[in-house]
Amino acid sequence: MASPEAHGDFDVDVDRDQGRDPDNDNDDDGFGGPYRNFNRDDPPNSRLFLMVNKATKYRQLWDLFEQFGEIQDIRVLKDRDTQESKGLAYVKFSKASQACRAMEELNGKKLRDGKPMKILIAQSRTSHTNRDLEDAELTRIFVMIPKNFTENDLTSNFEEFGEIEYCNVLRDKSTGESKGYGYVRFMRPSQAALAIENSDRRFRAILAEPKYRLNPNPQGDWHQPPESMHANFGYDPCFQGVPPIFKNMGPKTLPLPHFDDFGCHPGPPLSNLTSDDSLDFSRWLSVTMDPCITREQLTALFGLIPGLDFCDAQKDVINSCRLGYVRYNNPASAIYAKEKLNQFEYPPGSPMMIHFAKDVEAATSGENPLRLMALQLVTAQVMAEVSSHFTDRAQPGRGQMVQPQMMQSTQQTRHANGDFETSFTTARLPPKQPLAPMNTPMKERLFVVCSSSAPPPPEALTNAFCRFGNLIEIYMLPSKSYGYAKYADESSAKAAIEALHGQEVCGVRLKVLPADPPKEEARKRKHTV
DNA sequence: CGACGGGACGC
DNA sequence: CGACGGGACGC
Repeated sequence: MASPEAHGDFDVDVDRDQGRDPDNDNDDDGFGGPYRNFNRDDPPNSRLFLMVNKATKYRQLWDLFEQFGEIQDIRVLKDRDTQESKGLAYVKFSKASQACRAMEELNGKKLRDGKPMKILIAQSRTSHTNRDLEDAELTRIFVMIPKNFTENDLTSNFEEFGEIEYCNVLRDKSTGESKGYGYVRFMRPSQAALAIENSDRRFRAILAEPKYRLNPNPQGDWHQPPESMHANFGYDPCFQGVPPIFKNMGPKTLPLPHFDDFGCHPGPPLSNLTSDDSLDFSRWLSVTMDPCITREQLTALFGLIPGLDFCDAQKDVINSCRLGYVRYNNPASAIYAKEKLNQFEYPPGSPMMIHFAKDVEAATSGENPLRLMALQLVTAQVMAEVSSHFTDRAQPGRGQMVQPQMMQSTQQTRHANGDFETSFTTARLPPKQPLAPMNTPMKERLFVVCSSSAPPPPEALTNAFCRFGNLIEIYMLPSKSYGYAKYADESSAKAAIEALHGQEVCGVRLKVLPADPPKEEARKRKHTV
């Protein structure tokens, strides 16, 4: 954006209006003229306030601060009449983590031979307070978490952003049940900022307000969030080690043989099927699946079928999916696993694709005797166990759980060759595309209405709406049958309407229309002071 | 040590 | 028909 050159030889009081064509307002701040000030601290805490010596020049600050990130603006304040520097400056970064790190590294450092400079997070114009932020207010984040998340889960999810001082899970005092919230205290503000910027967006990480500033609501009680808020975590397979659906299913861990170990793993011999060494390779399956599925989950799932003796999951960097390898101690179990679990949607909308590791599918399909033996061998009781895990959970207190929909909602089409193709939607969709970063400016918003009052699971909606690119977010309003999809690109949004309007996702018919402008924002802008 | 030209919707 | 999301800590 800005650069030292853009401001020529100015080394003082930089005004971005200078030299601008007033008819060509290409500012991306969405505010014209005097309203620009309100965007100065976006994102929050991305602007520094400096006390420097009066000799410090614009260019000097630029050269010093640019190593910490993308500088958007630097202003050195000067006396209106005398044009003398006031020894005060603002440095605006594009990210709070950059500003914080610059502050951490440079606060107290001397410029040339002058006094040490003092660096603070700039107070935003709209903050209505003149108090400076302390580090304690910049190092603790508040996050939403699944109900069964522990402090250790918090640690393992947030330690990548920096050194953690402690983690807290809020629990009910009498029952000990998690409230679905947690705190993470980092050692440094930049680490908390990195967590807010880069952690899984389902954590909804924000800076925690200091405890002493929190106020009770008018009833004098602490505000409790509605239960529906946790719905996403109930569904969410990507979130942690073992989601509810996989709990208590199959073995949790398996020995990891060497990768070149293609020999038989010693397992319980299957009496009525003698392993044929020439068919040994048919014990191996490859699984292409959603990257959120872990080895542990894959093990639990494929462990439902007896004879699992190897399971691993690796990142497929090229296709940005996850590749699983599964081996059974007999070909029958492998065939059965493929038969029963292929196209299983986990998360909903992401069918896993199972293939034999070698190209032997032709040999094991159709009336192949081995296949028939396998189907007899693996009993109906095992199958009943599989399906019970997918239907049991529809009941108490967890009525929103996804399993029943997952099994019923898929559309099956039989191809000429006899294969089934399973899809969670009637729409014809291009391949999955990555979501746009959360802070991407929204260009188009869609209004999404569901035919039934129970909308499809969020993963399925995201899966469908992401395929046109530039999807920022899609959400349904709690206990409503409508929601909004935000796109960072108009043509992506247009393509989503074309492909998805009138189609079904998980058995729910959708209307997809351009959304009216948000009512609240219009009001806000009107009354902004 | 120390805070950002001033201004502020529009029926 | 179907219009605008959710957040807090016993001291």
